Amino acid sequence: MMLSRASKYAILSTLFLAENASEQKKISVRVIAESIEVPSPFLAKLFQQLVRGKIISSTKGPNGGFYLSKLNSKKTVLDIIENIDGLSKLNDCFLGLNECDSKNPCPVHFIVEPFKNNILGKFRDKTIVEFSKEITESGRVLTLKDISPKISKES
Amino acid sequence: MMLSRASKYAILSTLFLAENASEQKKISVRVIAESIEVPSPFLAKLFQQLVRGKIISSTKGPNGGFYLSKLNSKKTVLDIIENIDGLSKLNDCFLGLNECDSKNPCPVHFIVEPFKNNILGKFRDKTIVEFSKEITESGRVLTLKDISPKISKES
DNA sequence: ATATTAAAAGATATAAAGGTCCTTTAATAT
DNA sequence: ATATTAAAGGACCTTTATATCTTTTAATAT
Repeated sequence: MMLSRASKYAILSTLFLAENASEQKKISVRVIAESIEVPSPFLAKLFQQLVRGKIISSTKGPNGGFYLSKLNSKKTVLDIIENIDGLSKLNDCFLGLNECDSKNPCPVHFIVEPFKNNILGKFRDKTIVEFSKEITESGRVLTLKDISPKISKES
Repeated sequence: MMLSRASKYAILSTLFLAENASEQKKISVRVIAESIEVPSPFLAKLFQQLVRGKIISSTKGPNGGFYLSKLNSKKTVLDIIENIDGLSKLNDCFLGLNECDSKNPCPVHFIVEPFKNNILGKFRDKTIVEFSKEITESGRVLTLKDISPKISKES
């Protein structure tokens, strides 16, 4: 019931592509990595895998880089997660029980289940482009950068 | 927004204590580890830490073992999580953004937030013993054992 | 053709989580 | 008192996730 850092990077970076790149204006890993503040060789690996999974597209050489083809832009966030993490992580019981369903629920099953369906629905039904449009319209900038410096917690 | 395996083990084991142990009938790591199928030296470490955190109690020697004192049984699941993982994990943005709140929400903020409050509420407001009672009454057995053999998925 | 650019590929490094083992300490039953 | 039992403590090992580095391949601009 949780995404790896790799998946999170992949999602944010792909949404960034949707917003900022096109077949005419491909974007390099370096630029993306700097924009959303993600380690660039790591992102390169992730993008490699997303290309193999046909979630995003790339060309090499001068003016090369990554972008979304028309086909790519129909893909969903769930496709990204599936490609990077696989789906099992999302479906595992919140408390780690092997057997956990409505017949045999863990103590928080009926809290977790509706949420899971809700968020999976969103990840499955909205295309990357739709998702991205929503974000642009809200004026939100997606980045892992600290915008306002944060007080660190934790002992 | 997700528990470590360590926390899950700790929660299940503590609930097991609540159900099965008492000051008169302490239970050893070995027995618990076998009952809920958790690696026993690992569990020993976790219990050590929970004792230091005053979430559970222990005595050494013959007939020694772990149990919940009257004070312990007032603790909550959230206390366990806090003791093992710290609280930050629970509060982090689902997509990993540093800045994510109702003023500046990530794309899934308004799905995640109510869920988070809901489950945190449950973890914070119910004592371990209340939690455990609920489970006993439902007839549920908490274990990580495979009850019915499962078909494994994933590529 | 050639130089240049940027991704692909693969090998390697680092850190964190998960897990084990061995020795010491403290109870208690005898 | 002593032997025995079970936790405490600390060192260590393994695996997985995260991250980096280097070399190769494929575009394209000149």
